[in-house]
Amino acid sequence: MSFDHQQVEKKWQTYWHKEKTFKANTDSEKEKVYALDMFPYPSGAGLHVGHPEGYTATDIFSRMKRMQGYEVLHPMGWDAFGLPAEQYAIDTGNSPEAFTETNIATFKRQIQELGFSYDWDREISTMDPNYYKWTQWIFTKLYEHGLAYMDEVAVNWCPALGTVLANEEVIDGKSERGGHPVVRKPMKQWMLKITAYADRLLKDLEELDWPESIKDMQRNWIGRSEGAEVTFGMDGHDEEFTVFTTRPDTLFGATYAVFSPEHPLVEQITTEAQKRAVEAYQHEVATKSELERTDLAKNKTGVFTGAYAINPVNQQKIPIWIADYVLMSYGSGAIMAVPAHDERDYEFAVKFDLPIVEVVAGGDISKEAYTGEGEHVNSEFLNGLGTAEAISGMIDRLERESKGEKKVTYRLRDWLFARQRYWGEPIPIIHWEDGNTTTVPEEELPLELPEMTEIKPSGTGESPLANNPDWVNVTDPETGMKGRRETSTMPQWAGSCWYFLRFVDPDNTEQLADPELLKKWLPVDIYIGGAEHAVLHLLYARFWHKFLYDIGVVPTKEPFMKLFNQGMILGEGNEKMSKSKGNVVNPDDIIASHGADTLRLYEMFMGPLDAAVAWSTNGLDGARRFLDRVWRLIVTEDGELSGKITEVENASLEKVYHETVKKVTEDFENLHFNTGISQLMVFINEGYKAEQLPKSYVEGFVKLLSPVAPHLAEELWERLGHQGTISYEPWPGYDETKLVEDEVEIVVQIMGKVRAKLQVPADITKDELEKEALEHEKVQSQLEGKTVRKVIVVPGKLVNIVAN
RNA sequence: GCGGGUGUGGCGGAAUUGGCAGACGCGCUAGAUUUAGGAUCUAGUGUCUUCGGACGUGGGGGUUCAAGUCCCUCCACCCGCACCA
Repeated sequence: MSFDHQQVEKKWQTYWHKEKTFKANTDSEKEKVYALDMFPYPSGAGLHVGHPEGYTATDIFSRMKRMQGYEVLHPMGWDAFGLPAEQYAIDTGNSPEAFTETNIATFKRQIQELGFSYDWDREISTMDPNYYKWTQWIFTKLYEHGLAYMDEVAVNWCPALGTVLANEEVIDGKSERGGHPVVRKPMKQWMLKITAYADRLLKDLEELDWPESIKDMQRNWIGRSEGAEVTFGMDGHDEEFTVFTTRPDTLFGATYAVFSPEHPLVEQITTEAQKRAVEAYQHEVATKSELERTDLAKNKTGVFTGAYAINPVNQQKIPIWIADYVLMSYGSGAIMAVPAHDERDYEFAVKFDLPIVEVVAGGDISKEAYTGEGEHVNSEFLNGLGTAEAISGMIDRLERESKGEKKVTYRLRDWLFARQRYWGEPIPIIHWEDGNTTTVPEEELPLELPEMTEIKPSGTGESPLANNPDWVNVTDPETGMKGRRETSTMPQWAGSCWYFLRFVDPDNTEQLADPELLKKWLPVDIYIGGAEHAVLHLLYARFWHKFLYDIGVVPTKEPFMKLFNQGMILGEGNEKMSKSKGNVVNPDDIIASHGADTLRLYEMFMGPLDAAVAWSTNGLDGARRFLDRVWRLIVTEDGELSGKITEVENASLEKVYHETVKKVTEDFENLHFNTGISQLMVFINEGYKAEQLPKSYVEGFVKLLSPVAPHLAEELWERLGHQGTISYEPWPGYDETKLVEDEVEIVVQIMGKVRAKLQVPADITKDELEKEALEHEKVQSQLEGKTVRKVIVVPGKLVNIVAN
């Protein structure tokens, strides 16, 4: 009787579902483990073979932890709001909600068919009003604490589509749909002040067990840089402006200043003669897309404003230019240009024939900018100093004269939180006719998304919600004042910023989650998902979490203690899977042909979890072959237990069994599933060679296999004479003393090359070992005519003889 | 350009503190079994070889009794950021 995966998998999935085998017990006295997957966006395409990779990893971890006696929280939910559903609604006139519901049903069926041990009683969906009530609640708290504000910022505006687009909808400066041009347009938008948390987001990375590469990406994204703010006066104006510089020591070399074209002072200071040129340049820059702006990176452009700034340290008049290489969004939107010691300024100065003054010796400024360290020259009181002393010397001077101060700037910008979209959480804000803005009172939350028969862009740049007067217009019942609801909705990131908190207490109607329960389950012990979320999702979620920590809602500073990014599964030709290439593998097909256990095993065996590995049908067959081999070793053709299985203890498999328990336990703990599985294979290979199989080893093996191939393991466990599930059977232990053998093999090297091997007692002394090695026949013949200079003995491993 | 990473058989990949390179799987070869098999079991499988051995972890150099592992240098590929003052 062979392993019938269709029947066995169905049987145990039904059992788990009926028995609620994986329900997490909140009142448990056991130590907790919280194993979390990045929940999916339920797209219309259904599950991809990439999804089960990370899910299997956390599932193996969760199943092992249950057997090791932990209380495990392992939930799953849906990141349900998203652009494709809205686009679908616009195209077909159907409801995005119904569309998403259907997709969720498909995802859920597919995920359940893979046999993951989720506690389905905790399933959540970000589009459920009972869920987004709390997303909105968090927003109102952010607003109350001054962390949500409105500001005029540049957005991707597509005139042809009459709507604002998210960055991911803009490809090469054109709209993803239709290929229409997209321009940057200033619009009033909701922003979240993530920059207020920049320092903490940076600093607290230290204590996280995350891949160093991800931490680095976050560090770069936050982009902290230390320097100084310097105040410049202006010739003929009372106005002052500030610049940020990391090199205040080079202030004597500042020969001009550059404003961003969007800088608010530009209009005021531009002289009559330069006015037309400046306005033309500003217009040109405004209509450029991000892509065009970066495309022109090689060729600097700019225009002189006609105005002059006063260098605060030597009272020199320097011209003020505008150029798009200075960004309004970083620092103060204005720079002091030191062409001798900054590559960008150098390039600009050469192009526009501006003076270049050396203030740090060591380079050749007639050829290129010198950004290295060196002795200061042409810098009055800084002359002769090195870079570090000159920086602090200049800052001291500026601070004494109130012309500047030490300053830290971040690359991180505030988070553009509004989308002019229908399919998202409504931002719970009312704009009143008297100009006031209030949040929707907490007792009126959730502010539900109205059902709309037709979802189409408003044409004004507002979301489709602006087309719904019943929803948009409100009147204060007490004062009769009229108001208008905010029509923007939240970005998809919002719901995923805190979903892991809701899993802890998914049905709570009074609060986001019970603080006692949060205290029990937080932080997340292991969080696995794709590296594409390395920065945004993880940074946003950390930001919200820290805010919630500050207002006393959550008990931990950080949400995710350990993070791991699974790699990508590529097509057989080593290319990304895509519909157009026709190399997409559908998990449904694999489950039907090979079974869920095979898919799980194969995906874990392909290679290290974080590597990008190509799909291989042969490899998949191999995974199935291994499970068949396991089955046949234990179950006979007639469906009986193999006669090789004996109650009697037997020393022949003892060592390999204990090795297997040790290696599998350690490897699974460290997410090294490929090597753990290879050890399971080694055990089975030995099992085939053995004449007798002690039943206790077989049972231990089935337990070790069960996190990877749970259906097969449950079935074998039952056939071994047990009742109920294997899921909470104690994880096997191993005995270190069984791992050491009485005799060990020693390698004898001559000049580092292996010439002979010896079998010796494990407790042999160094001297004896050396003696035996030198007496060995092969060694003797090799040493003929040579003098032994030195013998290195590594007990238990090798002897190396140096001779010439 | 900056930051991070990777490079090992025909292929995916293993290799504590430097200590037998190539575990395990795929593929391939042979034998057994079978009416037959693209099934199963067993064995073999880095390259070259005069069968002694020699060579071999992207290239070159170094440290060491000993290097895939440490150091220097070069090359290739991947990921992220990209005028961040």
